[in-house]
Amino acid sequence: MTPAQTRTALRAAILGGTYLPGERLVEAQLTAHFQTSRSAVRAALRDLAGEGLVVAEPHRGAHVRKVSLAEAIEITEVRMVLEGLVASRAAATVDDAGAAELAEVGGLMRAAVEAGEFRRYSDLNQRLHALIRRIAGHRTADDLIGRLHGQLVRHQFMLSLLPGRPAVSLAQHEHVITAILARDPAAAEAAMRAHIASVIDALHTLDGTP
Amino acid sequence: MTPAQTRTALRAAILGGTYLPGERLVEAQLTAHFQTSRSAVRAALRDLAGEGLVVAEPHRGAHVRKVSLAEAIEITEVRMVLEGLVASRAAATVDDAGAAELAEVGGLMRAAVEAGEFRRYSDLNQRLHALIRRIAGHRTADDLIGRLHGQLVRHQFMLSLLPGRPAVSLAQHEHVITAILARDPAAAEAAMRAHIASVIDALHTLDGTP
DNA sequence: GGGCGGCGGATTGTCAACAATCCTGTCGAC
DNA sequence: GTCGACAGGATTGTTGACAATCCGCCGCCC
Repeated sequence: MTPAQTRTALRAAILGGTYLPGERLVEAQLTAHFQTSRSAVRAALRDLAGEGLVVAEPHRGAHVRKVSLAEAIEITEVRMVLEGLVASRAAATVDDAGAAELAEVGGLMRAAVEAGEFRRYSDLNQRLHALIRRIAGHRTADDLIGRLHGQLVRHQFMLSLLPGRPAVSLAQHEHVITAILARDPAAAEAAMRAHIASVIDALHTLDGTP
Repeated sequence: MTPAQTRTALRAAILGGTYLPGERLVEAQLTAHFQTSRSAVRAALRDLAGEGLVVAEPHRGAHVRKVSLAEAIEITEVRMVLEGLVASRAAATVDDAGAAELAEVGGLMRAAVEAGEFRRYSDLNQRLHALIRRIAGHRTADDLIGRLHGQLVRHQFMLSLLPGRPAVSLAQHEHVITAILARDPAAAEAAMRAHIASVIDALHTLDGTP
C-alpha cells in the first residue's frame, strides 16, 4: 500500500468512525492494520494533522482530533461564509445544464421530505451542496469546505438526528436554488448564509447556554 | 535543528523569497542548507505542502508553489469572506481596550498616509488586520487567513507597488474601524468586504482581461 | 499514608544504507 | 535529421536498526 493510499484509507477510517475522536493512533497498530510501512503511516498522520483530522504532539503520539462544540460552531461559521461565497459564484456562472440539475435536485428534495424519507433527503442535501460547488468552480473555497466538513463528521451526525430539521431546511434550500436559477448572486449568498446560520443556531441549542 | 524548527525555517525562507515560486526544493540541498536531517526536511516539505506553500509530486520532488493570477483572485475572494466574518465578530466582542487600540492604529495610519510613509502604512495595515483578528478571537478563521496569506506573499508584494493604493485603502480601513467601534457587526463585515473587494479589483487589472 | 525518585515497557524520533524512479544526454537506426 | 532505445546520474522512497522520550508502576523515605 502506497503512502497516498494509506492516507486515504486512514482518512476514511477516521471519517467512517473506525477510530473515534480522542482515540490514540499508534503507528505500529496502524502499520499492522493497513498492511503498510511505518513511514507511510507517519506520512499519513502528518498529512491528516495538516487537515485538522488528527492532532500529533511530539513524542506523545497522535490521536483523532476531538472537536469541541465551540470549535464546531466556529467551523460552521467559516463554512457559512465559504458556502455563501460559492453560492454567489454559482449564481453568477450557472449554465442551463446546471440550472436543470439544480431544479431536479430541488424537486427530489421536496418529494423526499413529503414522503418522510429523511435518509434520502440527507443524501440529496449533500448532492445539492456538491452540485452548487461544482457549478461555482471555485477550487480554493471547495477544498477548504471539504476539509472543514471532514472535521465535523461527528457533529454533522448529531445534527441530522435533530427532529424537524428537514422541514425547516427544505424551504431554505429552495430559496438557495431559486436565487441561483434567477442568476442573483447576492440573493444566493444571503439564502445560503441564512441556511447555514440556522444550523449554527441548532448547534447553539446543544450548548449549555442556548 | 528539530523538525519543527526546520519547518519554520523553510517556511520563512519561502515567504522571505529565498526560494522563488517554481524553484525546486531538493531534499539534499535543504538538508545541507539548514544543517538538519533529511527526515526533518521531508517532514517539513510535507507539512508545507499541506499549507499550500509547496507542491510535491511523487518521485518528482517538491517545488515552491506558483500561484497563478486566477488562483490569487480565488484566494483573495476567500480571504474577503473570512476577514468579513472576523470583522463582524470583532464588532460583536470588542472591549474598551481593543477599541482604544483600534482607534490608535487608525490614527497612525492616517498620519502615515499624510506623511507619505508607505512602508510604515503597510506595516500598520498588517497590524490592523492582526488586531482585528485578535479581537475577534476566531481561531478557525484566523488560521485559515494566515495560511491563505502565506500563499499570496508574492502577489501581495506586487499589489503594494500599485500607485495610489494607500490613499483609497485608508478610507476603507477607517470605515472598518468606525463600524467596529460602533459595535455594528453587519457594517463591519460589509466594510471589510468592500475593502478586500477593491483589492480583488486591483488584481483583476493585472489580468489580460481587466 | 502520601509523596518522591527511579526503573521498565511502550512508543515515537532519527539515522544511514539500500531500492526504485525519473530525467538527461548520447548513441544508433531509419 | 529525427526519432527511439538506453545507459548514467541525480533524486526521491523505503526499510530496519538504534536512540530518545514518555508513562505507569513500584519501592522507599518521611
